Amino acid sequence: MVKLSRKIEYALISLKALSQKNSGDLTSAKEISNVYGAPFDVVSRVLQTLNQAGIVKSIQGVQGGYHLLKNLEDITFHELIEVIEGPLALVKCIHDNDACEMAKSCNIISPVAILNDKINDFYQTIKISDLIINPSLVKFESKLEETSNVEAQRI
Amino acid sequence: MVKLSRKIEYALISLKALSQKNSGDLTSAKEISNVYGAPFDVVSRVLQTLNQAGIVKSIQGVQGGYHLLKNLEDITFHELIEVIEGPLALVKCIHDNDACEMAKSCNIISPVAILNDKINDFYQTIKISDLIINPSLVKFESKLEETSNVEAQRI
DNA sequence: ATATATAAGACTAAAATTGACTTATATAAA
DNA sequence: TTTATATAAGTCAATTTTAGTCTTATATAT
Repeated sequence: MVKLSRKIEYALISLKALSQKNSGDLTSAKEISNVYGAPFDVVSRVLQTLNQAGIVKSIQGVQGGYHLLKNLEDITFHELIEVIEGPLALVKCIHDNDACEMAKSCNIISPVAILNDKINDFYQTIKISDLIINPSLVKFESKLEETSNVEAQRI
Repeated sequence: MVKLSRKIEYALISLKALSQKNSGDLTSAKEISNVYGAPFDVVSRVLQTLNQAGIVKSIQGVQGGYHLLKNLEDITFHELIEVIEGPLALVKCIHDNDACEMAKSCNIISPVAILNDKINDFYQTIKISDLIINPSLVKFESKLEETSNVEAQRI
């Protein structure tokens, strides 16, 4: 139901690694692969995707590598998910009406579509810096208190 | 990253179907399977799971079937997910430290664990009645406005 | 008795994810 | 200008997860 894919994990790990370098310094896919024990090809591909999305910048050739282009505070978790995995879809029929044979008898499409939107909204409130930079954990905690416990308190 | 499994879909469809019956009436797995074009075995298994969890009650034998035991307002989306799929785990290492070889070099465990908790909280604010009963869609919309748009408004 | 229903285990098929292999291109440095 | 090292990207294979099927057992109204 909700599980980080390896790609998202590697993206978070990579972004954190880049964020810990001095500005101007480059980090290669190989370095990340070695330090964190993650498969080179997959890390490399994720970084390429982040480059295409303008989140990091790649420098080719010897001594090349990647550096951050965007501020981690300005990237939402929602944006990262969409960049890596495409539009969030709780059920296939959200972006492709023909994707489900049950469509014409389905009794739950519209509430599920609304839930889909709201999960998107929720993920837009989470910044990558919340997921990566330890000193802001307290801030992250308290922000989420505000946003998600309205009903939970009744239980 | 976020996708309803077929089991969750069939659970929602079944719960909605049960909720539309007069109280006292039973609905068989076969009926749900036929009406919604869902595979009998899978629907049947999901209903068995819901029975074990005390969400529905099964009556065996000829003329048997299922009826709701709990009020849909009293079941959270979080509870349904846990009943059908077990504890929500963004990453395997949340419930099993040995599940990941990268664990000792991982630089993102603790923020991801916090996010995991907060997604749980968020899903606890969603009631199954929100996902099933159409007349309350408006209420569902406005409730979620309160809970998830605090940051989104800035964007 | 019999037909119809749930209960549950074991197995197979399909789909999605993950990772490996390969080739091409860019570029700093010897 | 050659070489080593880096990104870029396509294809394929292995693995894991999900979904669905088959089979047998048990309960019960008629």
